[in-house]
Amino acid sequence: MSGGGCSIVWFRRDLRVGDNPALAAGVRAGAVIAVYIWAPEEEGHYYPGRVSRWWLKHSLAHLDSSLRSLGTSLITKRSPDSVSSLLEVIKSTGATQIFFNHLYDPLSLVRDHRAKEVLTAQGIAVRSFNADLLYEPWEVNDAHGHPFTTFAAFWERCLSMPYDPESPLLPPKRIISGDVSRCPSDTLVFEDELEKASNALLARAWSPGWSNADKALTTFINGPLIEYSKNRRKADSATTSFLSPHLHFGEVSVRKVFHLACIKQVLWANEGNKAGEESVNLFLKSIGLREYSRYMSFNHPHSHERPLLGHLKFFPWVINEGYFKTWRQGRTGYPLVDAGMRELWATGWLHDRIRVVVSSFFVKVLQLPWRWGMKYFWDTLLDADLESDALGWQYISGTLPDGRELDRIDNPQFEGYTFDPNGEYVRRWLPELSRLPTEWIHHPWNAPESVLQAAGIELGSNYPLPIVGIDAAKARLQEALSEMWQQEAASRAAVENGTDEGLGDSSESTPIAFPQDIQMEESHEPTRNNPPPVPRQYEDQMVPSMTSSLLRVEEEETSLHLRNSAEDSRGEVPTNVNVNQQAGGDTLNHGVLQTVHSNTRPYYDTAIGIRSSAEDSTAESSSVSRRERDGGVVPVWSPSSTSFSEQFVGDENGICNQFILLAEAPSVSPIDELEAVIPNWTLAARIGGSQKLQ
DNA sequence: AAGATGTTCTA
DNA sequence: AGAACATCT
Repeated sequence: MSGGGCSIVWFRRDLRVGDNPALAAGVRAGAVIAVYIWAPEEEGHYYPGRVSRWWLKHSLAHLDSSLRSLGTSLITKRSPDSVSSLLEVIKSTGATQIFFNHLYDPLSLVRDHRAKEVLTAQGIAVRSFNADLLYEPWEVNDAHGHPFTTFAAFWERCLSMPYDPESPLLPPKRIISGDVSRCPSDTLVFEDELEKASNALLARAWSPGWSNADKALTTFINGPLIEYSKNRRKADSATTSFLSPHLHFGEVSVRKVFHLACIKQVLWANEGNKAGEESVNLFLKSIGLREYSRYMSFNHPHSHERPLLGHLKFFPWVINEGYFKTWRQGRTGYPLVDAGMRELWATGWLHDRIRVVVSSFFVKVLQLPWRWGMKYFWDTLLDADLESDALGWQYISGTLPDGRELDRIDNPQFEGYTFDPNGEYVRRWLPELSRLPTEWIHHPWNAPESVLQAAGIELGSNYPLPIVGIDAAKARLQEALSEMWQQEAASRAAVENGTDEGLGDSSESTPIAFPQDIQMEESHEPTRNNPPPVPRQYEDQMVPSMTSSLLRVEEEETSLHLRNSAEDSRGEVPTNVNVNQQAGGDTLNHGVLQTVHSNTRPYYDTAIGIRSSAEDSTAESSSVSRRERDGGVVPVWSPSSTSFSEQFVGDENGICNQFILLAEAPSVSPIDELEAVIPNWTLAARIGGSQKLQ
C-alpha cells in the first residue's frame, strides 16, 4: 500500500489539520502532498455565492499557513474537473495513494465515486474516511435496519448508539512533504474586484480558518452555551454558536464539538444545573439536525430539489417573480420579515429563528416555490450548505413527515413580538421604522395615522403596506391545498387506470425553473440500524459510492438545462447598520457593502453532457447493498432504500423499483451513466425518476 | 379542586 | 395552529 510513493491528501470541506482522518492517514503513510482543487463548475447551479467564496479563500489561506508550519504546503489547482486534476497531480508527483474525507451531497457522491473508480483503475490506492459526522449515514438505522424518516427518532438513535463517535484526533506534529517541485499551484481567484469591495466588512465579524473555528468553539462552550436554552430564540442575541460556517467548511470537526459539549453537560449535570444540562441538549440537537441533513441527503439525494412527500409536487406554487424580488429586498411590509431579509443581504447571516420566519413567509404566505428561496439562501448565506438548507426548506415547506403542517401560516406580527419583543432587531435593520413605538413596530399597518406621522412613516411610500394580507394568504393557501389534493387524487386515479404514462410527468418531473430574476435584475434598481455487523474495522473504507442502473424513462428535464449565465444582482437594501437614517425617502442609503451592487456571477450550467430525451430513457437509480471493495465492506449508495414509509407517500412504483434495482444494479457501468449526470443539477432528478418515494 | 387562562413548544 | 404544560383564581 505504501510503496515508495507519497500520498495525496485531497482537502475539500475538511479544511483543518486537527481531527482530520485523511490527513492523519497520509502522515502515517509517509510523505504527503496536500491538495485543494477549486472546480466550481462541478457545482452547477450551486456555484458558491460571494460571501461563501470569501470564506473559502481565507480558510484555504489559513490552512496553507498551518501546513507550512508543519512542513509542507497546500497545492492549489484550478480545474473544470477534479478527477483529472488529481490525475495530473499524481503524474507530476509520483504519488501512489490518495486519502480524502467523505462528503454526502449528491454532487460529491457522484464525483467521489468516479474519482475512486478512475484512480483505482490507474493503480492508485484510494482510501476515504468519515470526518464530517458522528456516525455514517448507513450506521444509523431503525430496528428493522431501515433508515429513519423522522428526525426525533434518528437523533434518539444517534444518542444511544452502542458505540461512541470516534474521539477527535490530534493534529500531526510534523508533516513530511512530498516532492512538489514539478507540481506548481494555480492561483485561485475567489472574488473579483467588485466582490472584494462588497466583502470588505466581513472580516470585522468573521474569522475563517480552523484555529479561529477552535476559538469560536471554545468561546461558545465556555460562554453562551450555558444559557443557550434561554437565549436561543431572540432574533439578535449573540448567543448562538456562530459555528455554522466553520462547520460547513470543516474547519472544526463535529466530533470535537460533540465531545466538548458532552463534557460540559456532564459537569453541569453533576452540579445539578438543570438549565445548563438542557442547554447542551438543545445545542446538540442542532448539531443533530446537521447530521440529519447529511443523512437525508445520502438516503434521498434529490432532496435538494424535490419534495420528499410526493403530494407536494402537485402544489400550485405561485410563480411570481415580483413577489420573489420584494422578498429579497425586504419590502414585504412585514417588519420582521423585512428586517431579516435585509440582514441577510447585508451580512450573509441570519439567526436560525429568523431563517424560519422568512422562509415560512416565503412558502406559506407568498407561496413561492421553495427551491427559489433555497437558492437565494445558497447565494447569500455565509454558511450556505446544501444539505442543511435543503432540510430546512423542506421542513418549512411541510414536505417532510415530521415537518410543519402544510396549512399552518406563521404570522410574522406575532412572531415579531416573541422573537423581537422590543423591536430592536427591526429598528436596526429597518431604519425607516426606527421611530415607531414598540406597540406598532411589528404591525405598522394598524398604527394610527398620527403615530405614523410622528414616526415619519408614510405607508406605501417609505415603508410598504403588507404585500399580502395574512387572511388572504390563508384563503389562498386553503385553495392551493385543495387543488393539490385534487391533482394528487387525479394522478393516483390515472395510475390505477393505467393511463398514467406521461400524465403526471409534466407536473411532477419538471421542477420549476429558477426565475430569470434571480440571475438578472432590471436596471433601474441599483443592482447589485441494528448495530452494524462490523461496526468499526472498516471505518476508513466506508466509501459511499453510487451505482446506477437502467430504470425507465421518467425524466425530461428541459427547462432546467438551459440556463444562461447572467448577472446576479439584488434589490437595494440598506446596509448601513448604524441606525440613524433619514426616515424619508424610499431610497435607502448606500452603506458600505452596497457600494457595489452588482455582482456578476457566472452560472456554470454544463449543459453539454445533457443527454437527449431518448437517452433519458435511462434514469439513474441505485440501491443499497454491501459489497466488497478494497477488502472492506462498502455500502453502495442508494437514494431510495426506503421500504418504510407510508409517510413518504409513495407510489408503489417507487417501492417496486427499489427491489428491481437491487437486482439490476451491478449490470451497468456506473461511470458511463454517471458521466452524463455529472452536470449535477439534473442528477437528483434523474436518480429518482419520478418516484414519489424519495 | 376544578376550571379557566396563559405560556411554550414544535425539525 | 394546536398540544402539553404551567399558573392563576
